[in-house]
Order: sequence, then structure tokens, then C-alpha cells
Amino acid sequence: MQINDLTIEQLEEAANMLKAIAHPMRIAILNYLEDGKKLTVTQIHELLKIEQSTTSHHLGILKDKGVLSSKREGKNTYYFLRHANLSNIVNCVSKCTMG
Amino acid sequence: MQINDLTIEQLEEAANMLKAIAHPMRIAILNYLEDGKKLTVTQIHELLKIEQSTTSHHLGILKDKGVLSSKREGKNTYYFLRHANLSNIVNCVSKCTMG
DNA sequence: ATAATATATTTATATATTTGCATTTGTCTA
DNA sequence: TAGACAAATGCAAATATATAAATATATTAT
Repeated sequence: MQINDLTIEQLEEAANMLKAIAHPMRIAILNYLEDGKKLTVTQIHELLKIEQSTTSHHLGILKDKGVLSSKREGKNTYYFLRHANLSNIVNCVSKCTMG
Repeated sequence: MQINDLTIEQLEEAANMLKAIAHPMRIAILNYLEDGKKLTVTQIHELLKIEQSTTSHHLGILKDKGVLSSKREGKNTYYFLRHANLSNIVNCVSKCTMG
């Protein structure tokens, strides 16, 4: 299976995934979720000091676009990276922004 | 120098870079520019079958956000990846969209 | 059942992005 | 210098996204 030569559908899915990541707050969220870490909405909302509803909204986008998964445990919902290698994207771009 | 624990400015720069990439046409452009390849606006405009001005606009965004560089040669302007490892982002996301 | 806590959704407003057309600017050649 | 070709820019309409306030839903404990 080739990596390049993507169909329009695949291009759009890839774009949606990157669009989901391409936001300062959402990059910050992904930073907290490296190495398989799992955090709740409240934890993230407190770490980033942004509104609870805004936090939930961002997490919803990341989940909807396939970047994060979530798992409810009692009152809490834990969010975590769906593909471990997605951390690489953030690291890669971070590296480029530091050159 | 740490990769994580980014400042707001760094988060925004990283987000801008990813936002520049996060578009179906622009991902397609990056796909054509792997392995140090250089293409002109017209070549890309013909490959992607989109308007010349639209092509130029997308290339401008990619250049402005530090993803591409360009070099004028006579009537043509060649565009190419600024950091070779940016291909990894596209490949990484592509891989995730094929799971 | 009720209250308390954690998440998610709805809604509205503000802002940003995409696209193509028309135009302009830059470069080469006759 | 005029004409042809390549690329960039200004503009406007349609579409998408971000944010927060208010509200709704889900879960647990009393």
C-alpha cells in the first residue's frame, strides 16, 4: 500500500485530522497526552485555564477527527491519543518552529 | 532545549504551520514536493487542475508559514520544501487515515 | 428522588478561510 | 518597446471556525 497518491477522500481525511490539531490550545492538549497519558476534561480545563465548555469542545473536535479517543470512568471521561505516533507531528512542527 | 512545554508564541507558530498544511490541496502539493522536488506554479496548477490564482494563493500560504521556500528562475518560480522532515507530517497523517 | 459533580450541547456573535474572477506585476523574446 | 507568458494581488461571496454563556445530560452519593 502506497503512502502517496492519495484519493480526494483521503486528502480530506488527512486535512481534517491536521486541521483538528492545528490550533494552539489543541496542540497544548496533545502535549499533555504524550506517552499514553490519559487526562479528564476537568484536568485539561484546569491545566490550560480555559472554559470547561471550550475544553470539551476542543476535545470533541480532536475525537471526532480521529486524533483522540475517550473512555468514561464514572463521572470522568479520560481522553488519550488514538495513535501514539501522532505525538511525532507535534514534535516535528515544534522542531521546525525552533530552527 | 526542550520540545514540549511550549510558550504561547511557539504554540501559535506551530499551529500556523499546521494550519497551512491542513488543507486537501496543500497536502496534495506537499505530496508532489517530496524528496527535494521543485515545481513551478503552473506545473502544480496543471497537476491539481485548479485555477492559477488559487494555486498561487495556496503556495503563498505555505511559503508565508514557513513550510515552503521559492526561487525564481526566469519566468518561473520554483517551490520546494523548506524542511525535508515536513514530509513526515503528511506521511504520518496519511498512515493514520489508512488504519 | 435530590443534590452535587463532570461532560456535552446549543446558541449567538465574531472572526477567518476558500475560491475564482479580474487585474497587476514581473520576465523574457522578437 | 510591444507582446507573450508566468506569477501574484485585490476583491467579494460563500463557507467554516472559535469562543463563551447558558443549558442539558450523565453519573454518583445521600
